[in-house]
Formats: sequence, structure tokens, C-alpha cells
Amino acid sequence: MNFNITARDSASKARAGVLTTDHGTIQTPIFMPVGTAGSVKAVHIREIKEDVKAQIILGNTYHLYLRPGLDILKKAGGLHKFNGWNRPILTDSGGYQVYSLAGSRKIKEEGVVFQSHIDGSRHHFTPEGVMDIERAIGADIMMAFDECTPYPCEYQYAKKSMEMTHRWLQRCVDRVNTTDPLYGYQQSLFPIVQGSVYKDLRKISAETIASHGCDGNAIGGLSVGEPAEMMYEMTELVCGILPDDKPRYLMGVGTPANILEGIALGIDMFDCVMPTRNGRNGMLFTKNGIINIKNEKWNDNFDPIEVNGASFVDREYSKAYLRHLFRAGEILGPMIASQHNLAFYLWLVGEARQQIIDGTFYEWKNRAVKQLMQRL
RNA sequence: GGGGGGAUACCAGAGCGGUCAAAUGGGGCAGACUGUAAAUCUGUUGGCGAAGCCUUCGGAGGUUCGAAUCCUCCUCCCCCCA
Repeated sequence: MNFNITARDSASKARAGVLTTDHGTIQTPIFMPVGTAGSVKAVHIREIKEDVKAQIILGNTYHLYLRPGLDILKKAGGLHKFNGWNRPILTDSGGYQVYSLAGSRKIKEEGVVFQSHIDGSRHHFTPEGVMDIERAIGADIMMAFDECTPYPCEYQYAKKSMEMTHRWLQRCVDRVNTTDPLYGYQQSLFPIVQGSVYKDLRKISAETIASHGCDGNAIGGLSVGEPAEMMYEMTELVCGILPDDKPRYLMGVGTPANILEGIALGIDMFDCVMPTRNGRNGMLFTKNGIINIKNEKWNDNFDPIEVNGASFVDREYSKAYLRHLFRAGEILGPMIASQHNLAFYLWLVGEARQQIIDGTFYEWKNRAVKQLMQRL
């Protein structure tokens, strides 16, 4: 894996770069659609490639391990061949499930015992085991196994958790260094900074993570309910410590405004379920602001979903029609909304990239943040 | 022609003397959603203002301290037998 920074913004920490993997290059800053169970929900792979123009998507270790399972994944020749996405894939480690499925797991030093949300069966996730799973999935970027702490989180717990995540990281590194990829292409490990919203912990964590010299570094444990300003503060602090010449990935973020602010702080990679989940629930992100397509006001609005929108669905369908699809419970509604939102998110990071290259990013960002988040 | 059942809020449908502005669904309206247990979840749905008040349960009368609930008549609908 190789990362080249091709342009920097003078008024902020934003940068534009190119990340090279064995499955192709990624123009940063980038947004990565989430494909938890091997599918970006409600959107065909062909649309993800050709219409959304995604460059890398996510998969999830916990979910793919439970279903379809490693045997099928290996027989398929890895996730790329299984789901038809022949470009880079990043897998989350299950660290987020430690947070989101807190009610059905137990954390120990050795690892985490999950009780399957599917059938209740118990499964041990150790740092070593998670690396093996991510090898079997065939991710180009494998996230280290961590604990994503909740918000709020008491200092003592955040500290203990962070220290364990650091120990787990060493075990992940050791495992990756003593095993080989299964499918003949390189797989990179990205470690994850934790430390909740505590500056001293974040500092220690960022230094620890940086010391491993990995191909890229991630910031986790944010966007879990803390105020946005707190998230920006932590991000800024951590970005100042993580190596400048490696890609930085802010996990689970976020709203269009969150992403632009993150880019301004030096983040190169983002992922979030928001465009797909909120899309399935009728929320559309556009250049002019946010639309709840289920609202009565769109009842007889036959204008395109978004004039000059990034996706063909923006021109093909009207707001009134999309509202009708949602009200009628038609599956096409969530499909159109998901595709629109993803195309918008990819347009957003692409535009940010161009503004960085043009040297106009900072001013553009400040204007865009206000416009993008207003309710229409 | 004879016998029986019914009419409740946008719809369907509980309630059968006071705790009823009226259960529950659906529909409507609105909100939430940030490394996905989510095509999910929440709120609200007679009027007006904060407690509270005002007009409602086919229509008109009546009984009662009090009626969606009991009685009488009327209107309309459904079922069975001829």
C-alpha cells in the first residue's frame, strides 16, 4: 500500500492524496459506503461502481463471520469474488459491535465473547482470530480489533479500555506479521485510536498507534453521541500526532458537515451508515440541504429529486414520485434514496478534493457546511 | 310479507350507566437515525388555551344526579325465512 499527498490546503489541514492498493487506487479524501453483510444495503454493485462512483467499500468481520461464514468466503475466493466488487474493501473488525451489541457480549483480556444476534450461539473473538477472519474475507484494509467505548464513558473505564485496545493491537500486529494473505494480494492493518473524549488519553493513544508505523491509522470511539465540537476537538488533537504521510480514517463519520470539518482537520477517509440507513428511512442529503421526502410538502412536487444531482436517479425520478414510493412502502423508494445519498456523499468528497487542489477549500467548506445541513 | 342484527373519531373496530375525548389496528402528520440486530424505532392524530374548558359516539325526544351505553319514535344498512 502506498499513499501520496498531491495537494494541501493552506488555510486548513486538508489534503488531497492517492492511496494505492492491489485492487486499485483511491482518491482522497474519500467516503466509503458501508456494506456490512457483504452488501451495500438496497444498492446494486453496478450502481455502486458506475453511478455512485464509490472507490472502496466496507465489510464487517462480525457479520460476515456469522453469515455466510468463513468456509463460504474461502470457497468463493474472498469477499471481492463473492459480492462482485473488484475494487478495494476495508473490513471493520467487530470493534463497533462490542459497542452496538453491548447487551450480548462479554469483554475479557483475551477477547470478546459474543452471543450471536442471529441464533444466540457463543463466539470468541480474539485479536488473533479477528485477523484470521479478515484474512479470510480478503480485505485490502483490515481494521485492528478494538473496543469502541460508549458516550458518556467514565475516565477510568476509558483508560482501561484504551490500554486493552493497545495490547490487542500488538497482538493484531503480531498475527498479521506471522501470517500470509490467502488470495495473493497485499492486506494492510490499520490500528485505531481510542480514549473517549479525554485529551490526555487521546494523546497517549495516538502516540501508541503512531509508533506501530502502519500503512494507515484510524480514529475510533467518536460519533457515538458526543457533541460535534467534542468530536472535532479530539480529531484535531489526534491528527496532530498521527503521521502526516499516512492516511487518516475517521470511523463512522458522519453528516455532510462532519465530513467537511473532518477533512479540514486532516482526515482522508470516512465511512458512515447515514446515507444508506437514513436514505432507507426517507432522508435525502442534497447540495441545498436535507429533505425528508415523506413530508407532505413534497406531495405534488414534480421537480427532479435534485437538479444537477450526482446520480441518474436524481434526474429520472421526481420528489412527488419518490414520496409516493415511500408512502406506499415500495422497495424502490429506499433503493432510490440510498443510491441518491451515496452518490451525493461521493460527490461531496470529490468536490472537497477538487477545492483542495484549487486552493479554495476552506472558504468553500465554511459556506457548504451551513447550506448542506439546512432543512428543506 | 315475517323474523333478527346493526349504525362509534379519516377507515375498520372495542366499549354497553359514572374511572370515556372514547381501547386496538390501519391510514394521516411529524420526529429520530453517525466503524448497520434498522425497508427500523418514537411521538401525535375533535377544538382552543398551561392546569383546564368546550363540541362529539346515525337523527329527534325521554329516563337519570349522570347516557356512546337504558326507553320511544324516525332514517339508513345487513342477514335469515317466505
